[in-house]
Amino acid sequence: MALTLHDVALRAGVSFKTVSNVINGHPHVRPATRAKVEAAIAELGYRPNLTARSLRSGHTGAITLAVPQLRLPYFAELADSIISSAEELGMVVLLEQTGGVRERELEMLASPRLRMSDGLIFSPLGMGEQDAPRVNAPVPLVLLGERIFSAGCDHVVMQNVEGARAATEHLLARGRRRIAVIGAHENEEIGTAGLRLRGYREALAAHGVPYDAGRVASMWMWHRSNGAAAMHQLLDKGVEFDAVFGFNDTLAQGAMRVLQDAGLRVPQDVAVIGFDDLDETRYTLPTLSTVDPGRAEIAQTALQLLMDRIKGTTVGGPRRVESTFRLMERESTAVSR
Amino acid sequence: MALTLHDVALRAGVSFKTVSNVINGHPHVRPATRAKVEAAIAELGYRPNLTARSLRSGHTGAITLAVPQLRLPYFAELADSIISSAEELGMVVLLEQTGGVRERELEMLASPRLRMSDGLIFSPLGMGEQDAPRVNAPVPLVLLGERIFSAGCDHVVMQNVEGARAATEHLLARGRRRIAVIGAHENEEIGTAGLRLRGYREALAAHGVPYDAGRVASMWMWHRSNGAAAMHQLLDKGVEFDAVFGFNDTLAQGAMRVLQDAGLRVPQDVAVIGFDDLDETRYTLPTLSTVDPGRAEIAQTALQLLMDRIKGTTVGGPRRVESTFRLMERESTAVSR
DNA sequence: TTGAAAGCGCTAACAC
DNA sequence: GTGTTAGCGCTTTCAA
Repeated sequence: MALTLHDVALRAGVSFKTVSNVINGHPHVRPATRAKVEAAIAELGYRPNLTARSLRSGHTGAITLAVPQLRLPYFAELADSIISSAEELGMVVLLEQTGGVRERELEMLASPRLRMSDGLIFSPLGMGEQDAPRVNAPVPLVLLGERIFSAGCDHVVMQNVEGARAATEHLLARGRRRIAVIGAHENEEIGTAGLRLRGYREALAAHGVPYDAGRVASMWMWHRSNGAAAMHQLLDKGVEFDAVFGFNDTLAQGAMRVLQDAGLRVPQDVAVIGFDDLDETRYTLPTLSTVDPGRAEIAQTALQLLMDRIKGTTVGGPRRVESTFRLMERESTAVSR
Repeated sequence: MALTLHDVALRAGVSFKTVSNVINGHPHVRPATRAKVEAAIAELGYRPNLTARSLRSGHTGAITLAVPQLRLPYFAELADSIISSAEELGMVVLLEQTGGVRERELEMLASPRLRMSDGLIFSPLGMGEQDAPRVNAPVPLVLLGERIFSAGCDHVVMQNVEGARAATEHLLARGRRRIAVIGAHENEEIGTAGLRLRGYREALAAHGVPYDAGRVASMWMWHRSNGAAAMHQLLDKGVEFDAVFGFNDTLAQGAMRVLQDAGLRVPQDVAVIGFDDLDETRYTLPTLSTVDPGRAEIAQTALQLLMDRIKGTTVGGPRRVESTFRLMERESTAVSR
């Protein structure tokens, strides 16, 4: 059985409350007493029972992070950032994977497990605006992305429309007029895919280029394999294009490889751009142009918002913070035509 | 304030213990009573307080997973697998990043936070054999990899020596004799790097090819940038080679890109092989030959061993399980010379 | 089949 | 400064 405060108190010859005071850095403890207690703690190798502390104090020192899947590199890099930032604040992170499946997301929001943490950072993918009433976690919540606008909680969003517009304009500026899109979600308006499509269309419209739905490949998941599959579809259908905008970098990478297999040169024949600025975009052949959505900023901001809510620092109504994006020009769009 | 068993009991007109019985699926509850209680739970939206349950029952329903960094794709894919497997067992995962730094690893092992979970799956990188006495977590522990052989706990290891030997032999079979290595750890014998180097040397020896330390580039971290840096070093030093063995896929990817920048063709001039079988190896240009270390198997096995310990199923002394590897031949080694 | 009582290890009030 | 007391919400034991 693990040691308790009582064991330490016995050893140090004080009451167990004094031990508690020492551990919690209570100011009014005589140095000699403190030393005695600390010695006893060290000798015994005592470690406080955080579960008991949580029950009593009402907070756990943990937060939950819920993402679709860690094997999507974007979420791995995001989780890395959030865990690092949390660690600096002395918080530990419970990681849940929802698979991007709506039912699992809803289940997670309602789960008693959430109360093993003090708050939740949640990146939904399957849920949508219609689920706003059910966004009702038993702990403070920060939402990542715009899938559920009207939930009454803090949001951290990236500039999806603006970033996608910039990416598209970058291609237009390279003389590309027939820009295929990979990763759309049909009938989606305010999810990541919907917003990026809107940015794409806005850019086209601004430059007087007609929108052609035939160049838009839908793909619910955004793995490399989905990018490859979408590109195969476009090629098989004989769709003509001189550029590809992958709604994320892994889609773009999958697509790029299929293009190359088909004998098309990137960027000479087809320019390719992605979204996310993953580390690997710096090492593909050619390196992949992309949009840096400000991932580190998103991680830090989300955590900050959440900690404010947890601490109850008065912050008023739901807040919405937007990260800044940056276009990363690399080899995959380096040639004009 | 959140609802408690008492609130539900009041509502249902029974004692709070009966509510507890219902929640825990206790067999001897009259159906009518059960229905009454369940109705009350639903109406009130009651959720049990897991912290209190943990304190009383002595287990948390969580495990800790400690890895160097999630932005190393190997660990992201590993964590993905472990979290998915854990979820199937009804366990949730606390994710810690150690950065691969020895002090942080030791600190984590001694941390009271570990007791917020029932057990630990730990992938050390900074610690070594000399730290075996300090591998003494307050919860059951399963070690991933061979850095600390003599710790008295369960191990799950991959076949590093055998896999590296197979990779090297694959290159030798392609007529390559001057095989550079990237990612060695100097003076390491039983870490991942040390074992893979041993496999490499064994393969050379078996084929009568002399070992040349000048072809071995050391690199502590295994990011893509490290692979690129190592390759630059080799090229700058004028080292001659007709193949490169990256000790993981990200190193290989970084190296491959630098080779291509230097005007060397992969695989015609230089064959490249990695280790880990990351998803991205299927999409690089050329696709990257690699060794599949059996990641899914490792994840499941580690979890199984840990759950055995947690449940106290009598299992005897420390167990050691080895996953099976598989050579994945792709384009980056497709040409003989 | 249900209820009462005890206590998991800790922190927060308050007394000494 | 230090000790005593009372619970946090739950499960476990044992009695009814």
